[in-house]
Amino acid sequence: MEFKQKIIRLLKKHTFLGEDEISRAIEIPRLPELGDFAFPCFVLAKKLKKSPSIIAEELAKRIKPKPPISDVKAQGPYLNFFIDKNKLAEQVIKEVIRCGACYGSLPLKHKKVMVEYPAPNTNKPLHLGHVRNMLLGNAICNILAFAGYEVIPVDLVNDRGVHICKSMLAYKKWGGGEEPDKKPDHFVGDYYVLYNRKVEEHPELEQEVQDMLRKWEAGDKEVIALWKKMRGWALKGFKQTYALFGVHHKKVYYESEIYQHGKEIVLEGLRKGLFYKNEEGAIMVDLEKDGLGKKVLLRKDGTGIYITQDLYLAKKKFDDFKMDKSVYIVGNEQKYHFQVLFRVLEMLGFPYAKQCYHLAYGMIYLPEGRMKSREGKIVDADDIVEEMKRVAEDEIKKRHTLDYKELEKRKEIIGMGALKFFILKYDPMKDFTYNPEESISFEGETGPYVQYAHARICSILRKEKKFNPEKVKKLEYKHPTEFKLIKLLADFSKTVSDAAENYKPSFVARYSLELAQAFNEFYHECPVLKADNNKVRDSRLALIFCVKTVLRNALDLLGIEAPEEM
RNA sequence: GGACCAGUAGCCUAGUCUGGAUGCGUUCAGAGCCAGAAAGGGCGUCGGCCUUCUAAGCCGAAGAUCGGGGGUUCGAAUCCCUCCUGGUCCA
Repeated sequence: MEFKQKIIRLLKKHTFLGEDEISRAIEIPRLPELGDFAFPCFVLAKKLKKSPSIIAEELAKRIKPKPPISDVKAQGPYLNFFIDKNKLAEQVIKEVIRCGACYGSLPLKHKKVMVEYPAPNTNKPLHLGHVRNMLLGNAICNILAFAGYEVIPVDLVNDRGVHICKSMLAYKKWGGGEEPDKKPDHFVGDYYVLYNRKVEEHPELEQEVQDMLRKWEAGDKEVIALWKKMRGWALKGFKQTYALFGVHHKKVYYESEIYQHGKEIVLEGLRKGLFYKNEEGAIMVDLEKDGLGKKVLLRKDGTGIYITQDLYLAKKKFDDFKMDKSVYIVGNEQKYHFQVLFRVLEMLGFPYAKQCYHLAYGMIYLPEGRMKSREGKIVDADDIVEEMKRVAEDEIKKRHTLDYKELEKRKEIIGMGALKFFILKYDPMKDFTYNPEESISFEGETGPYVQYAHARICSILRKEKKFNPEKVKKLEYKHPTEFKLIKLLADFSKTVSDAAENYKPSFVARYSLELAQAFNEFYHECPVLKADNNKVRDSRLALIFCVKTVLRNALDLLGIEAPEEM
């Protein structure tokens, strides 16, 4: 980055453009032979009314290269800068070695960000959609922390409402007081599916559910006891699944504790004249001019709806943690809801309204269509982990004979790596179809591909015990694949910052692929241990040591382990 | 009825916010004129590479009207308009 700054300063002297404008225009040429940085002269062409190639020529004549810039050339409409590659290499390599696990991290921002995820319902186990949510949440927390933010992960448990009563009713009717004979959240989920099957033939069950909900809200002892029992089972199951995925929260909010709140906020808004009562007496907000229509905020009977409690929760969160930003990781089908929520918070004059962000992610479909919890047509979060591990085990057995302990360890690392990477490599916004047969792959753009590059480097470094990264002195690189790697290493913090700003872990996943790809090219073309001479050998050892460090840092951000052997 | 998101090879995906990659003729050079330049990966397919640091790898080949049409521009996958298809949400 220092190099770019130098080029910007040079250009500033010779053009009438500001630093920002220059910085935005500067590109990295498609082909490395063209130069290391390029300034396209089209911007100037319009203003000077001259052909960009002529401007480039003129600038090339006027700008005298100074170290570390070794040459400035006009090539077509581009002014291309060449930098002393070995100087760049040395700077980058030393920086990576010095920073280690922190390489790529950004300075502290002294700002707090809350991230809410994955917000499960206590009537059914977590499924593939939650898996995407958890993985995105984990990765975003890691990336934000690496980008210098203080991160507060929280959860919102949806533990009340009609849907919860459905599994409760089914258990009451047909459960026979049994204790779970399987993972407890799965046990609860089975009754949810059972209810939905039974209600097809017995529509009167719907009325019973409503009655049960009313009793629950009235504090009926029997219903509350049942609720506590089943909620406890669900939460116990979630805890296990969270552990499997490495999800930790600083605080958990429960809907059962907040669902009656928010009324005061709405009434306050009504007093201020922000909202109005419709003919039936419900409190409404008119968001027509925002293109969001009219929304009910409080029912005519004075009871709240989702948005009512969400207004309260938003406020409570800020009161609890005084954070600067609040990110909600929720599927994109709720986009409208959050637009309304944030707009209403803004109308109410809450200063943090503008700092709320809904990270909407796309749905995952099955080959046969949408997942349906009600019918039990889902891919269960725990099952998919087992499936991935099983396939990983097969792949490992194809290549190695390992003892039990080592096999268990590797199938966990590789299977989870494949699953996490598979989901995180997609842009969060995109919907995609999960096809069990086709999706579980260990070749090509996958987690194991990146892990494999890491393991290969470890394998080389294991064979060279004398190498000490602290003692790296003179470095020398000649091969294009070496410079390609160095450039990528230099770009890592830019990737981190882009990923943090846009909430896109996929940027980090893509980056790790590029780095692994570049390493594999290098690996096939440049011998390390059998390099021509000691200087080249040491330089390459230092280089792959750095690649290893950065691969690992990138995988860490995605919550994927970097194995030393595969 | 309204809103949002997506559409890139047989399949999947990056790039889209912030539009650009080395042309031809003439000329000593410049001006002028004519033009508008190469869309990355992966899977799958075909062909090569393990007496050489782990072949979960590498190299090569074939494969793309960037959903259709129009517009803006010297230049559009990218910006604007419109239509089509799929998805989601609101009423």
